[in-house]
Amino acid sequence: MTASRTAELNASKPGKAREVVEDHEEASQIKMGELSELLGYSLKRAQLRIFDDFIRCVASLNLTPAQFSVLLLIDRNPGRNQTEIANTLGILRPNFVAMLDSLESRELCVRVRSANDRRSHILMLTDNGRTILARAKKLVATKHEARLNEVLGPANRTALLEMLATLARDF
Amino acid sequence: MTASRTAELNASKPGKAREVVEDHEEASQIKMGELSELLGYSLKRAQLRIFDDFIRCVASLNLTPAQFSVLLLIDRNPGRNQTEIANTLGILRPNFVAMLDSLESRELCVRVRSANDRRSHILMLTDNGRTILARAKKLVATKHEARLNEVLGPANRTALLEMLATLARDF
DNA sequence: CGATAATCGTTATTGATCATATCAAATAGT
DNA sequence: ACTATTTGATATGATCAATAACGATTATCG
Repeated sequence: MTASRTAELNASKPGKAREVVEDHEEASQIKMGELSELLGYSLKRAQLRIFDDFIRCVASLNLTPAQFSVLLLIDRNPGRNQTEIANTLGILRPNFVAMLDSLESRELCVRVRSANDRRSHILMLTDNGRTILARAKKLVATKHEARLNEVLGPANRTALLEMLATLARDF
Repeated sequence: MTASRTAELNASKPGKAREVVEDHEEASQIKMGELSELLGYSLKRAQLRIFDDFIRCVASLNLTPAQFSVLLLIDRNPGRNQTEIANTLGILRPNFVAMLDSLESRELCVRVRSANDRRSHILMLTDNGRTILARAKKLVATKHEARLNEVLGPANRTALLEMLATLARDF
């Protein structure tokens, strides 16, 4: 972005154009070598971009991807407790506590002591939580995933999803 | 894994089988809902798996994916300084310092004051660094990427790489 | 039954990763 | 010469991930 902003400034000085060596990628012309072939590298870079875009798309609701996934899972699985939700998301129980504290303080969900097992906390969305989740889903669908379909095309997006699922399953 | 161990134990009690509801995934039969359709979610899960496998494959050399990519880039781009290498990897300069300290203390690379610009440090691999990098590349190729070809198939692996590059580029 | 083990949510703590502000030294721009 | 900027570095904070341990509760089983 520093590069593109510099380019704009130079473009506004018609006097001596092209003295800046066709800029674009500034520090680059650095060879990536076999890094371009490393799947893990591309995977991480892509993931960071996607997450950034996700956050941008639901910025008005102040939801991180992790928070969104928690709300989704609670909504789809009423009656589950903390460990069950945390486990299926790969979140460790200790780290899940602060996360729920945050969501609960925003009145998006509540912990209810189970009658069967008074150790566990049943999780459920509040009305407000359901509203926010619905809005988030809409934003994700119309902005985030729509953008993905633009860039990849629907067929590729599906194929990509399938391959990633394969990786997460068979690895 | 807790689930499968439990299953074995139950199988060894022929008396009253099937009282444990066909176990398998214990906490599960939890519905993922539209989470399975969220590209970012699958992307992150896959990335974590791939990184774990990478670390496992080069465990004998004690190299993280990030360290490997740094060594690769230094090797492929002799004469570059810290900011140049850090920038192309998306690493912030302050965070790159400790990383290089570590690699330098292991005698894998060296910082050399540039003659042209005495502010900057030219980075280069040591002989030892080149040896380790060569070994790492071999391990990655024969173990890590080979495994990927097994799971995905060569065609899919290439297609996946291309899509990820597209995402990182056009997003 | 009662003793022991296991589970649930929680706290505390540590390490790794990531980001920002700031600095001295060196260089560039004017 | 005077000011900007750049480079590597330090300090610091935020976020995330991982482990150990605890009180309360429930399960196991002798």
